[in-house]
Amino acid sequence: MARPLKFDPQVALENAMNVFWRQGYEATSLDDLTEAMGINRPSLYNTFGSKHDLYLAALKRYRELYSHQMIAALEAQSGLREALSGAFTAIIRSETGSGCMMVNTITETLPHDDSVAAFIQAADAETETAFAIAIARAQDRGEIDTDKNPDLLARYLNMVLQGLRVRSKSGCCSGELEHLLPIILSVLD
Amino acid sequence: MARPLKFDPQVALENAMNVFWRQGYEATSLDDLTEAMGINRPSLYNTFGSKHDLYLAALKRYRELYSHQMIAALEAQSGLREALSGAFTAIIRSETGSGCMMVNTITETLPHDDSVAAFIQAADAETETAFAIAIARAQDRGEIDTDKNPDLLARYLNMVLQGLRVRSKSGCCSGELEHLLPIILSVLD
DNA sequence: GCGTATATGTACTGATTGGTACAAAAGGAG
DNA sequence: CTCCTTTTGTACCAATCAGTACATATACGC
Repeated sequence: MARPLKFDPQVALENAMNVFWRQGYEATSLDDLTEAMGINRPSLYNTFGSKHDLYLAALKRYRELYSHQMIAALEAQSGLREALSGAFTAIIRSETGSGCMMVNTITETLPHDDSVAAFIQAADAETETAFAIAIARAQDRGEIDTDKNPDLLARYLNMVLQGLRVRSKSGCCSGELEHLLPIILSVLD
Repeated sequence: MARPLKFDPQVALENAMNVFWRQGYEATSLDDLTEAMGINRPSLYNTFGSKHDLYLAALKRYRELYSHQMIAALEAQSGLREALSGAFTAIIRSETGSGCMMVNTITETLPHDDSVAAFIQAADAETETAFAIAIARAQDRGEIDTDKNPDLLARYLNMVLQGLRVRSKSGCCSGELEHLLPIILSVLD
């Protein structure tokens, strides 16, 4: 019963996500959002609640679309080094110029927004756990020395990932960053 | 001739810097700035030009105060590993919670502000050159294998530094990051 | 002490911000 | 066809934004 939505909320959300990704939270106005989403203001508030709620939803969608790709890549049954090298290369190439929305959020919004901070920290923990599990399994397969601490290496890889993301936004061309991969991964030897 | 300034521009600039550092560019209003600087609006515009000019000046002051510390630490005549370890530890501890203003700027302002982008890229190049020189000298002293490429290692260290800065803002306590230093620096072996 | 050049304080500008009231439109259920 | 629920479009709200006009206060050169 009642009138149905004229637009696809998923599509609208992803359009909003792209604007937030490019411009950040504060620099994005409701006019920017409604124009990109192709809907008007009351529809936005009806479906998404508020600018803040919409941002949080966009951030979650971003993680679904992009971060989970890398976690999936880590679940390959062999060749951790190759999996890491491939996943990192993909991230470097895809984020050159635009950067990473999660990193943008950490610097802009996390310090004064508890719900955003909680989401980011949960996501970081999830990524780090995925790294640690992949490393432990690589140790079982004999790819990596068993005297290395998987949790510590996982924290290292996650930190490096953030560093690559920042550098990919601040001018380093993707080739320059890809040349770093052998050095980055040499800590696994 | 004429009436002198009632305030110290250097002090006022550093107060503005701290607000921008904490809140970012867009989230900082002129009321925030004038209150923190202890001056009123026309004085701000008289001395600093505009909000944008003030931000750029604050960013340059930030680099003078903080980034140059690390470059100076690299000029020690011996013990590159110790110098790096000390400098990285100091950065981790001092930035836990607040983060790094340069990294904040990269994610928020750099993509749509040419003057900011130019400054950041020049600063990054300067830092990387300082790393490369320090590494080359350590090679001369026999501390590091001469078959390693100083420019590549310098780029790696700069990237790691950005990663540490992001992680220090997104929840990792300083102890957890300090434990990464042996791994990070093992690429020099 | 007087004139002059600059800084300060108050009070304002038009534009834009996030958010909403209200009436018209739309479509499914009976 | 009619009712009823929900969406849509327009037009608005108070609050805040960056920036400034103008009159007053202040100190130096003479």
